[in-house]
Amino acid sequence: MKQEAASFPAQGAQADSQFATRILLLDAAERLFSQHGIEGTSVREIIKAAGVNLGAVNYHFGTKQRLALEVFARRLEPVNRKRIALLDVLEAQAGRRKLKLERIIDALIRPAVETMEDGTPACDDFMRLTSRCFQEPDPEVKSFVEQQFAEVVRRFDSAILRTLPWLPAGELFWRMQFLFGALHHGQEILLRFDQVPQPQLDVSPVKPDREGFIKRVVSFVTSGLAAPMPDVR
Amino acid sequence: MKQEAASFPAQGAQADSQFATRILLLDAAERLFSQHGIEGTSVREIIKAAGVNLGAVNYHFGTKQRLALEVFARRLEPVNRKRIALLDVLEAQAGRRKLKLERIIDALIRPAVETMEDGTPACDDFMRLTSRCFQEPDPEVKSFVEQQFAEVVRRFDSAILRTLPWLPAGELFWRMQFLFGALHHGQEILLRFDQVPQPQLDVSPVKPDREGFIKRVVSFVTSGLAAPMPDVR
DNA sequence: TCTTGTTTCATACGTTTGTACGAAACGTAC
DNA sequence: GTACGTTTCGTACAAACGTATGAAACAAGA
Repeated sequence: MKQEAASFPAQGAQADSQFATRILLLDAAERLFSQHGIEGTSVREIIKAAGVNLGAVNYHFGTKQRLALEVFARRLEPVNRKRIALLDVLEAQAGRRKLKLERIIDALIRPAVETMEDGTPACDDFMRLTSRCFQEPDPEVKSFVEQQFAEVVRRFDSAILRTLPWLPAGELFWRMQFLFGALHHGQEILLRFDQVPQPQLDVSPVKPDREGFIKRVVSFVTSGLAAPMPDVR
Repeated sequence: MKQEAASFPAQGAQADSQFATRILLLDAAERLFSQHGIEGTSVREIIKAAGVNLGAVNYHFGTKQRLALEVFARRLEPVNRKRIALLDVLEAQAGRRKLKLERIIDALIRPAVETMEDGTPACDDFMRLTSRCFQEPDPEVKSFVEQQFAEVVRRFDSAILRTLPWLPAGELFWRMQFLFGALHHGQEILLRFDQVPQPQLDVSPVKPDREGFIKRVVSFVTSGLAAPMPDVR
């Protein structure tokens, strides 16, 4: 029988490997989805990579789509929670003083780039997944992702607006979109750095470590966010 | 029998509708690919949308993958040609004078956003396609796209470096990546603007027209590119 | 030990997939 | 008008697809 609430642990499961195959499936699906997209990955490839039986997907997730949804949820939620937590800390530290824009952006960028501390080793897969999450064609996945980001954007928007009081809120919307685009594409390139054809220049670009990458993104988008208003219309 | 050189017109075809089904297929595939990705679109959906026979794909393109490749090539090449052409004009006008960074970026952004003047009406599909082109999981498509962009990046890199002589070339590489990320994600959001959940703010964001969008992107990424060097290492 | 609930496994089903192939239809040149 | 190269069409096929199902394996409680 299928279990009704997939997110609740079962009592009858063995103690040490609770939900082992569930997690094996999520890990394998994450890797494959991040490389070939959802449609480009078959259930059979996933179960083969996970080393479990074909029926396991149907049993644990019902359908492939729900598996995909849980794959995204598992990564997005912690990242976005951490973003808000970092902003909370920042605002608490600042008290009444004005926050530096750069610090706010760092709190937004860092959780997406840094390896999460839950001990899972496949950190590249997370990053690729989060950087791909906006582009997923599946409408259900897309709306889930956008919903996930809604709260983060709301919190950071108001924090940023306080540091840029001259910027209309409607303008910040677009600048935030540019921010996420820059971040996610940058992550994608960072991960595929060795395969991406480098431009023939006098100096070849360096592959920064995580901290260097964060600094570069933060620097770029901080300047972009604080850009003077263009004379639109 | 299949024709050997697919890019050459056949003599026996009727005069007015030369390659009619070829173009119908490219148009339909473009729209569907841009919405659901390559893997997410079946050959049968394409031929149904194009109103042609199933065999047509095999006859005109051989395989689905080659069709996809031609779909991308048809749009990317003109956009990138136009980028370089605009830069040529700009540099010719400037003569010995120094170019303004903003103008260079405009030449890079504008062709991707503006409707091409070849009379085709499906301008949204182009834009969505060009904004998705970097994310396509198919490795053959991916390498094609990256190769396509290589020359553009090379030309614009050196033009930009002349306006920002203090910026190391290796740093510009990353800023260019952020630029493309911001542009493409911004385009994606612009196209889906009405479906994207807007943040609850005092002021709701406006949907700019093409020119307004270009100005906003250019403003953002120009500031980002010219950002002061962060103290990395 | 027997029961119960959970998880795994093997297998099967009905679709849909990409591609292939031969016959028909077409326009053009001789 | 007949022959020819090009394009269309209908259909076929094997493979892969997502999903369903029922029996086996398992752990734990009574």
